[in-house]
Amino acid sequence: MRYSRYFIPTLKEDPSDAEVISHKLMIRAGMIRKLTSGIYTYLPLGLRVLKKVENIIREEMNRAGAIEILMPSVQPKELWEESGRWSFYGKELLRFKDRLGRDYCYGPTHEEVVTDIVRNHIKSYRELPINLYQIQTKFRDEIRPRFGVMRSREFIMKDGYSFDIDEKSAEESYHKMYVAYCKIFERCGLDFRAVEADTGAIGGNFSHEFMVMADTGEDTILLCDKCSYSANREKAQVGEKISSINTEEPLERLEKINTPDMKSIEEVSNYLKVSPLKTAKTLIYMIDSVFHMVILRGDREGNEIKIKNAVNGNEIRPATEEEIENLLKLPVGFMGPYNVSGLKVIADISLKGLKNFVTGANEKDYHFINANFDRDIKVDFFADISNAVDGDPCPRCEEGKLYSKKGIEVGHIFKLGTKYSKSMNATYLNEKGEEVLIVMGCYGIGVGRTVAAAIEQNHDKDGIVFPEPIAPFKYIIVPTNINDSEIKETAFKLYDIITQKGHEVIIDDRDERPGVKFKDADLIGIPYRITVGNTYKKDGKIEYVRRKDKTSLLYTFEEVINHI
RNA sequence: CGGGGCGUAGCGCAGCUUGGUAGCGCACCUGCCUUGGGAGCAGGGAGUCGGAGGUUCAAAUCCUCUCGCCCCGACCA
Repeated sequence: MRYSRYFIPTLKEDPSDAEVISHKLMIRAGMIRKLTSGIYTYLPLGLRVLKKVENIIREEMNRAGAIEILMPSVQPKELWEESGRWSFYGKELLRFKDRLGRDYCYGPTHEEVVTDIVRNHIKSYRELPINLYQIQTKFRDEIRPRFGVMRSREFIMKDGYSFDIDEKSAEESYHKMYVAYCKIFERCGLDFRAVEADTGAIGGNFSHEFMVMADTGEDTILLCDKCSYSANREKAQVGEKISSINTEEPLERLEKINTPDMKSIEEVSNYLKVSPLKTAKTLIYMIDSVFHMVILRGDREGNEIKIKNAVNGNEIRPATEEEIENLLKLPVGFMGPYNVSGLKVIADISLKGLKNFVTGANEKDYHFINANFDRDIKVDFFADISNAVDGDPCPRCEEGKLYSKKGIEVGHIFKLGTKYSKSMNATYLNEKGEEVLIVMGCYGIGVGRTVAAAIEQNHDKDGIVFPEPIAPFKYIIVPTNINDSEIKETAFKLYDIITQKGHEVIIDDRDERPGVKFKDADLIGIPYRITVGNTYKKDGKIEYVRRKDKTSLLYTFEEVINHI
C-alpha cells in the first residue's frame, strides 16, 4: 500500500470530545470518525484492525467447532413477544415500524432469531450439539454512549449460540467456548481475566465475563489475593467472615433518641458519635410489584442484583419517597426494621451478629440506639446483598481478602439453559422418541471494543503500539526523502520484495519531511519501521526499528530482506 | 431523565462581559527554500458564527425557544 494513495487522516491534536486514551488515539490515528453520538465510521486503518480481530475470532470459533452464519439485523416484534423480551428489554431496544405499521426492532442480540432457525430445522438428537455464530452490526440504544467505540450504540459483535441435548453436554459446549475465548484474547495481545458475572437482560443461570485490565475500564472486578476467585462487582460475593458474629459485647438497653432532621447515616452517626459500622440503614425496594425492606450496615452499599436474586425476583427498583411515606406513614430518614408487619425484611450478612447498633425508630425524628436482633428486631433472613469492596473476605477460601481492579468487558459467555427453548418451544426428539427441550448457551465478543481495549493497553506517549497480530500493517517503509531517486528506488525495491514475501506493508511515499513521517508511523502504531535515508546514502545501511521499544538495528539491503 | 459545560473554516481555539459586520494556530492550495523527529518565507482559498424567532439603525455578541455534542449523576432516604 502506498501511503500517498491511501486514506489515513491523522490529527496532531487530541479531539475535544474524547476522554479516554484509546478513543483519542483512534481518532488521531485516523481509524474512526464519529457520525453522531455513539455511532462511528471505521476508516481504512481502523477497518483493517477490526478485520484482523474478526479473523482471529473466526479462526478460533471455527477451530472450536462453531459454524458461521449471518442473521438479519432487523427483527419482527412477534419473535420478541414469544421470548417475552419485547416488553422486558426496555428502551435499549431500538423499535420502529414499517410502512404497514408492523413493529420491528434493530437486533441488540440474536437469541430469538437463532432459536427460531434451530427449532425449525433441528429435529433429532443426532443433529446436536450445534454451535452457530455470526459477526454482525448490533444496535443498543445505550443510556449514555461514551469512550468512542468502547461503549457505542451501533457496534460490531460476534455472537454465538450453542444447542445441546442436555445440561452436561451444554457444559462441554460452554467450556469449549471458554477455551476459545482465552485463545482469542491472548492472540489479540490482551492482558485479560475471565471473571464470574451476573447474566443480566440476556438471562440464564451461569456466566463468565472476559475482562481486560485497564484503569479506564467501566467495570469493577474483585479478585482474591489468595485464591483464583474473581468476579465483577455486580456478582462478587462477600465471605461469611464479614459478619460480626463473634463479639462478646453484652446487650445494652434499647433507647429511643431524638434525632431531629437527622436522616442520613452520616448525619446520624456524627450526631450520636457512633461509627457507621454500628448502624443499620433501611431501604425499601419494589421487587416484582411487592415492597421489601432491606437493611444494610451503615458503611455498605446495596447491590440491587443480589437483593433481587435473594428473593428470586425479576424486576427491582427502589421505592419512591412518596411510596415510602404512604407505606410507613412517616417521612424518609427514620425508617427501621421495627414493628413492621406485612413487609419481608432482608438483612445483609454484614449485620449478622452485630450488637447494640443504631437504627431508625420508624418514628419522625427518632432513632434507636442499642438495637439488637431477635430481642428488638426481627428479620426474615440474612443474605449477601451488598457490594463487595476492597478488604472484604473472599467467599471461596479461608484466608483471602478481595481487592478491586478496573476492567473492560470484551467478552461474555452464558449458559442459558432452557430459557429460550422453553418460551419459544425449541425441542428435539431423543432416542426414545420423546420431545425434549434444547439446552442453550450464548457467547458474545465486542469486536470494536476489543480493538479499543487493545489500544488502551498498548500505547505510549507517541501513539498506538499495536500487537503484531492485529496491526493494520506489519511494516512501514519510510524513504526519508522521496525526491532523492536513490532513496526512492531502494525503498520501492524493498517494498516489492517484502510484499512478494506475503507481508502487509505500507510505504510512506508522501513528499513530506522525515519528522512528519516518523510521527505518523509512531502514531498509527505499525510494529516495524524500515527507514531508507541518510544512513543508506552514507554507508548502505537501512534502519529497522521496532515500534514497541524503539530498538533500532542497521542492516544492508540483503540483511533486511533476510531478516523479514 | 436530572445537573453542568460547549457549539465560530477540516481540526484545536480566541472574539461575546461593554452590539458596529469575523480572527489565530494547525491542515489545505501556489511559489521559493528545506529534507532524520510534526521546518522557514511569501501569497491564497475556505466560515449561513448549530437552527428559528425577537430586541436594535446595526447581533457571533443581548433576549426567548429549539437542536446537537461532551461530562457527572440517575440507588442507599
